[in-house]
Amino acid sequence: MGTTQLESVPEPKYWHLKTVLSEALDSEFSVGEILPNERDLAARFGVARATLRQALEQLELEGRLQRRRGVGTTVAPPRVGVSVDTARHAWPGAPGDAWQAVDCVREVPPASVADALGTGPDEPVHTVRRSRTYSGRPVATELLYVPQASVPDLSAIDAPAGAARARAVLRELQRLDLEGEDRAVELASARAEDARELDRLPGAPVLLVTTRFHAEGRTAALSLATYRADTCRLTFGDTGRVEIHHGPERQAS
Amino acid sequence: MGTTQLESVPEPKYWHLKTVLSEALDSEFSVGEILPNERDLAARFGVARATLRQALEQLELEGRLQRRRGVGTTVAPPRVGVSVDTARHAWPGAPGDAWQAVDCVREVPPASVADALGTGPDEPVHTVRRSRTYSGRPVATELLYVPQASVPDLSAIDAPAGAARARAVLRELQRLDLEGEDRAVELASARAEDARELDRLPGAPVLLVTTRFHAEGRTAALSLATYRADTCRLTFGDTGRVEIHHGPERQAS
DNA sequence: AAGTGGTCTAGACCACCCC
DNA sequence: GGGTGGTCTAGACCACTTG
Repeated sequence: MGTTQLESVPEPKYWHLKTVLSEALDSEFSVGEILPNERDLAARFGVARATLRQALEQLELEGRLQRRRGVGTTVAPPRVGVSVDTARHAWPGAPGDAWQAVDCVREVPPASVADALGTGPDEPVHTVRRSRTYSGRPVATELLYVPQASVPDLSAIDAPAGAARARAVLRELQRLDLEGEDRAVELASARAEDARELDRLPGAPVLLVTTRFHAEGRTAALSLATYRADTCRLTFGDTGRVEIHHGPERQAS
Repeated sequence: MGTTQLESVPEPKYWHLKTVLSEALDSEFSVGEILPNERDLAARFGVARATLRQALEQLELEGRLQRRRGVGTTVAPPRVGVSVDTARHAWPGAPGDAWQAVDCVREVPPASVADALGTGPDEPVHTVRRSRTYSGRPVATELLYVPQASVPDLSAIDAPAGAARARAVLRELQRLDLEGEDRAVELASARAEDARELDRLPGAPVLLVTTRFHAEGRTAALSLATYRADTCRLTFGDTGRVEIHHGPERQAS
């Protein structure tokens, strides 16, 4: 078999298509520009619409495109760098944090949250909903679970489960002595509720940031923050202002 | 319009399917167990195979399933918590770090990397490839870019671009005074090369961790680490050993 | 009403793994 | 060779936005 292997590893059409489109986006389109619709694009490239969509989905996942039903497909702006540890060693709600309190209810958290908090399986905790925006657009939603034990002085007869109560819970939290926090980041898909808030469809890819706040030797609060994976780059440490991405693969020298 | 709205918001089949499967995984399957094949499952639920696949894809994205061509679909173990800032304020390659050097070449980095490093657009830099495994399975690959200026004493006539040279570069790096580092995490899709290394298909979802190491008032090294998004949970701070995930949505009390 | 992306179908063939 | 998941097709209909 001394023949030169041509097309011995035929890459999938959608993969090649994605590459072609990606290069076209770099050279021939500018941010915000709308692409031809999917049926036209598929015809132009001589593939089925489903195949084209596979390529578009990848590009959307990578934050290159933005698609909206009933509207069209546009070229997305570069990802937003959102700082995840603004005000290191500070409670949620401390002055200068990027979140906005939405509301607060008392409810029984999921079992895994109760485990982390060390509360009983049927014990309700303060559940604060907050949201985070960037130039007017929502980029993240958060559920902050605060056991009653962490805010003992909060009067039970407070505002009826609204933003005012959320702020009251956050205010009370500041009185605790924050000893430390640890975080985890993982890929998830948006729950129906979060998707609505983030202006995405259910199941959209999101980055789930879990933060445990430690005080008085236990987990005093637990935050589950859901960031839009297509538009956000989570930054830790400082600035994170530089754009870096993998380029085309190159030969070694 | 006083009628009660029934089915006014019909959820997509694949979404419902995903929920059903997810509950079945919790109650009727154990880790490592293999599921019926896609054709059987689709028939059992009375949907087309493509629809079933949409549900399976989501569950795989969430780390609940593992699918391998030619083999089958199995129930995935819980995600692995991988510490991203082991040995805080330490150079890559410092004792105890989790990475294993693979090789090292000198090549011109992508333009965005050159920008971050402040090197010329055609200036080759040391490009160290490393990999990270967890119980024998690859979980991440890394490209570490080190400008010649950061390792001035490295003799140019070193080992011919192999693991030995990689270790030599890392060793030289330790002599610099590390002033700080900053990180960013974002969703990306695996390049062909990384996908092979991670035992995934090209385009698989990955978490891209970009770390800039500062020394002598500039960026002395730049790391692009690619983690399997399906199997990894990135932890920052300390342990991160607790399992936390969103449960089913509940009513407020 | 017209046009967009989102969902779904019923088929076909391919690449890969294992027996 | 037989079974698996991965790719691809050519259609259809639906949900949503906009003029």
